[in-house]
Amino acid sequence: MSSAAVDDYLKMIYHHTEWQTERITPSQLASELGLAPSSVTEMVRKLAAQGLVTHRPYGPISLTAAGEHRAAAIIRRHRLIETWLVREFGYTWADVHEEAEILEHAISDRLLDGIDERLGRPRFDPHGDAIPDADGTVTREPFVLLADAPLGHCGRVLRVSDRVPGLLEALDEASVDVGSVVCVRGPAVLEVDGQDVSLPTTAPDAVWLSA
Amino acid sequence: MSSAAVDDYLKMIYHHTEWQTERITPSQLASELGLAPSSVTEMVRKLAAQGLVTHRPYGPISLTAAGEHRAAAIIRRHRLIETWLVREFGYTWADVHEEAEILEHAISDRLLDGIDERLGRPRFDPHGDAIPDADGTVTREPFVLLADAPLGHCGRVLRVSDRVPGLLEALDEASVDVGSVVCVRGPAVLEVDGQDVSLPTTAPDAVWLSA
DNA sequence: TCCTTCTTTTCGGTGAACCGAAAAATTAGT
DNA sequence: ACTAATTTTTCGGTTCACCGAAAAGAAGGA
Repeated sequence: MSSAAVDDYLKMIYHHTEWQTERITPSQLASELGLAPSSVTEMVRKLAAQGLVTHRPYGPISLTAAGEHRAAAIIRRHRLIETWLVREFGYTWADVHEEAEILEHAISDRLLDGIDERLGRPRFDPHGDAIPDADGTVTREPFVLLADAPLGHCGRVLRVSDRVPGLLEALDEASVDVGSVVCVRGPAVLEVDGQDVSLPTTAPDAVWLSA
Repeated sequence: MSSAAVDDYLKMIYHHTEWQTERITPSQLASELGLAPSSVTEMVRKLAAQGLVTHRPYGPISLTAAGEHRAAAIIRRHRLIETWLVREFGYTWADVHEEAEILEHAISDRLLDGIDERLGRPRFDPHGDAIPDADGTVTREPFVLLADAPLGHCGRVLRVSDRVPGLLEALDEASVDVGSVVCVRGPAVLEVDGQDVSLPTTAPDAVWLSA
C-alpha cells in the first residue's frame, strides 16, 4: 500500500508544516526531496488520489487527516531510530540522519516497539523534536518562532533548525541550548543568564521558543 | 551498484551450495525466490554480465569468486541480524527470518559493525550456521552429510536443515541438538548418549555431522 | 532413433518512480 | 493591464524488476 517514496513525500510535507503554518509548494517539495518538479507533480496526483493529500492544480499541497496520521507514523520511526542510534551506537547527530532515512522504511512495527521500549519510550529526540505516539498523536507544546515573538517575551528554546549552517555552533558558543530559558531583547538579540547575546541575522527564522 | 534483488539472488545461490555440492538450476532458483522462471533468466544474464555468476544457456548457475564474496557479505548481514534479533529482542527463530530479510538490505556497514561488536563478534548464528567474517572469509569446519557418513562414524551435529518439516521437532524429542555428539548406527539411526534413536526417512539428507 | 515431456529462453508487456523539454498557468514588474 | 519571469503541468521517454505466453532446447522412454 505504502512505499518508501510515498513515505518520503508525506514526511517532507509534514516536516514543512510542523513549525511553520505555510503550506508547501511543489517546487519546495521537489528541491527538498532532490527530485525534478515533474516527478513531484506526478506523485502528488497519486497521493491526492489516495486521499493522503489535497492539492488543486498550481496550488500548494497539504496533508489530509489520513496523510497526517501516516506522516506522523513515519516521523515517529525516524526519530525513534535516530534516538536509538545516538544513544546505543554512539552516532553523532550529523551521522544519524542518513542511516535513519533508510531504516525507517525497513524496520517492522514489532522491532520499532522493541526499540521504543528499550529507550524507555522517549517523547523527544536528541534534537528536542517531539516523537509522535504509536497511535499517531503528537504531543505539541504552544510555541512561537523567534521572529514572531514580541519584545520582552521569555520562553524555553524548543527547537533550533538544523538547516541554517553554523547556527547550532553559534548558539552553542553562547551556551544557548535546547531547553534554555531566554528572553527576547531585540530582533536578533536574546538575554541568556542575564547577558545579552547577538545572533546571526538568519537566526530569528530558525529558533522556536515556548509561547 | 548492488540492489536488494541482486542480493537476494546471490544469497540464494550461495545458500544452495553451502551444504551441497550440486549447482543450482534456474527453475530451482525461481521456485526458491518465488519468481517466474523468465525473471530468473533475465536477472542471471545481468549477474553474469557483472561477473558475479557463471552460466551458459540451459546450464546450471554458479557463483564466481566475486559473486561468492558478495554473497558471503550478505549472508553475514543476514545471520548477524538474526542473531541480534534473537538475543536482544527476544525474537523466536521462526519470527526472525522475515525481519532479517528486509534489514539485511537496509543496515549500513557501520551499524552492522556496531551490532557485531555488541554481540561479541559471534562466529555462529543460533542455528549453528557460520557467520562469515567482515572480509568475506568463511570459517568452515569439514563436514559430512548424514546420508554420506560411513557406518560407525561419530561427530558433532553441525546443522539441521529447517526445510524438512517436523525434523527439528523429532530431533528435539530425541534430545539431539546442534552440537550433540552422535554416532551413525544405520541409514537413519543414530546413537545418542548410548541410546539408539531412529529418525524419519527424510533425515539423512537434512543432517550434517562434523567429519 | 523419434517423439513426448520438461526446462529454459525469448518476446512483448506492466507498474513504479524517476527524468528533461516544451507547453500552460500563475505571479510580478512597470 | 500587459508583458516578462517564474512555477507547474503535460508529455514522451528511461530503468528496474517483474510477469505470462509462446518458441526453442535438452532429456527420457519406447
